[in-house]
Amino acid sequence: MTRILVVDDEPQIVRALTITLKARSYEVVIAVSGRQALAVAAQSSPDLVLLDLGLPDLDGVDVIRGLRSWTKVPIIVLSGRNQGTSKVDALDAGADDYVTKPFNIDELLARLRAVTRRAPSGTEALSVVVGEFTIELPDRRVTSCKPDDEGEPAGVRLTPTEWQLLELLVRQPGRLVTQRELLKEIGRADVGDQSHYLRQFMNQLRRKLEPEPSRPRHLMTEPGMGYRFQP
Amino acid sequence: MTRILVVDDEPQIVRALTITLKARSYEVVIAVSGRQALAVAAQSSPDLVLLDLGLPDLDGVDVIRGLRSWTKVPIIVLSGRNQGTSKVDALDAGADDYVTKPFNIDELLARLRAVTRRAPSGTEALSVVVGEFTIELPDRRVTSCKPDDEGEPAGVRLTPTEWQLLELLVRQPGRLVTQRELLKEIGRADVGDQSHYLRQFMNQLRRKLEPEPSRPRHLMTEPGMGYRFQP
DNA sequence: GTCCGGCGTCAGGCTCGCGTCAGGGTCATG
DNA sequence: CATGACCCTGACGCGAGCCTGACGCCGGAC
Repeated sequence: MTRILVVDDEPQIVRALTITLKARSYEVVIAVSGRQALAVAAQSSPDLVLLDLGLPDLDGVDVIRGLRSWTKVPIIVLSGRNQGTSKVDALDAGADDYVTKPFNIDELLARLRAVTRRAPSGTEALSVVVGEFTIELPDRRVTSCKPDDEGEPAGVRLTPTEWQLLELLVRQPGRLVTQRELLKEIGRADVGDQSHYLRQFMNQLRRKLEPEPSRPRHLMTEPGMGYRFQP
Repeated sequence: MTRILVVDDEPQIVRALTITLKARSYEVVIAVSGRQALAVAAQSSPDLVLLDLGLPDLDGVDVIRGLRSWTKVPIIVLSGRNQGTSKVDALDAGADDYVTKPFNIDELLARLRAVTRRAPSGTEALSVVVGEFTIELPDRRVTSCKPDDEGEPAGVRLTPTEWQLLELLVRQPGRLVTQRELLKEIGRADVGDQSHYLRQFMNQLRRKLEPEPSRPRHLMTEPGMGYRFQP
C-alpha cells in the first residue's frame, strides 16, 4: 500500500486530504510543521510527500532541500501562493509537481498517480559520505573508499540494529535525535532507562565508521539528550 | 544535449517555444500533428515531449497512448482546455505533467527540468556474469562458460522458485533485498516467519552457482535482514 | 575536595538466526 | 502404477549478534 506523508498546518485541509486519500486506500501519515515533516519522513519512509508551502517554522523550499539531501521520494507541492518565483524555486529545489490551491481533487489524485507511476521502486535514496566511507541508503550497505590489504574494495558489515540506528540518524543530518526516538526505532522505548543499550551500539558504530572512535567527528553525542549525525 | 519534441499546430506557439528552448541550449524537433508526432518521436528519440492537446488529426490522449506503447519518454501536456476531465485523462494515459495555457514560460522551463531530472535514461543490463556462469535474464537461462565432460556447453537447470529469487536479486546488483521482499516474490509473505524457507532455496542456488557454496562470493547473506547479489 | 550522574569501554552469557541434512508430500509424466 | 522433480517442513549444530553487568572517566553541584 502506498504511504503518503501529508504536510500542512491547516487542520481542515489535512482532514479533507486524509479522508480522500484513505478512501482511495492510501496510507496517510501527517506532519503539521517543517521540522516534523523531516522527522516523520525519516521514520516512516513515505512513498510520496504532499507538501504545503505555507508552514509556520521552515520555508517550504528548505523542507524540500532537507528531504532531497537523502531521499528521492516524489514531492508534490500544494500552495496558495501562485505568484512570484515560488513555483520555479520549489521545482528547482527538487519538487516533482506543483499544484495551486484551490485544486481539483481529481486532478490532484491524477498527478499523484503520475508521479508515483514513474517511481515504482518505492523510496529511492541517495548516499552519504562519512569520512572514508560511503553510506548507500538504497543498497543498505557501507563501502570504504580505500581497498583493504588484499586489494578488494571491502565494505563494512553492519548488524540490523546498528543499521537501524545509523539510518535514522543519517536521514536527519544535523538534527538532534533523542534517545527516546532512537530506542523507539529499535523497539525498546517501553521500559525504564535503556540508555546503556544505546551507548553500546553507538560505540560499535563509531568503531566501525569513525577514524578515531574515541573522538567522533560524525556521530556526535549530546549529553542528556541524544545523538546527532554531523555530515 | 537534451532533445525536445515540440508538438503543436499553431505556428506562433511553435516558433515562440523553439526560440525560448534553443536559447536555453536545448535541441528542438517539431511536429504539427499527432501522426507526425508519433513518426518523429520514433526516428529522433527525443528526451522529452511537449505535447499540445488540440491537434487537428488525433486526440491528444491517443497520441500519449501511442507514445507510451513503446517509450517512457517524459511527456508534458500543454492545453488551452482546462475544463472537464482532460487533465485526468491525459495524466492517467501516461503524461507526466499538464500545463494550462497561457503559461508562464519560467514555470514551464522549471517543470521541464523537474521531469527530465527524474528521467531514468539508464539501460538495464540483460546478462550478468557470476563466477563461471552467465545469467541471461531475457532468456531465463544460466549457461556455463566451460563445456562439460561431453563437450557440450551445458547450462544450469533452475527450478521456477529458484529463478524467481535469483532474478529479483540479480536485477538489483549490490542492493540488499529484504527477506520480506524475497518472500513476497514467491508468494509467502503472508504468515509468520518463513525465513527457513528462504534459506532452503538460497542454499540450493549457492550449490548450483557458487564455486564454494559454503563460502559464497556472490549470493551474500546479511544476517537478520536479507540477501544481496554481489557482481 | 567530595559526591554524583552520564558517558565510554570491556567482558561474558545466552538467545536467535543461519546453514545443512534428511524426509515426506504433491503433481506431472512416462 | 511407478518415477522422478520440485516444494515444504523438521531437526540439529554452531557462530554471530543481542543484552547485561561492571568499571573508569569526566564535568558539574555543593
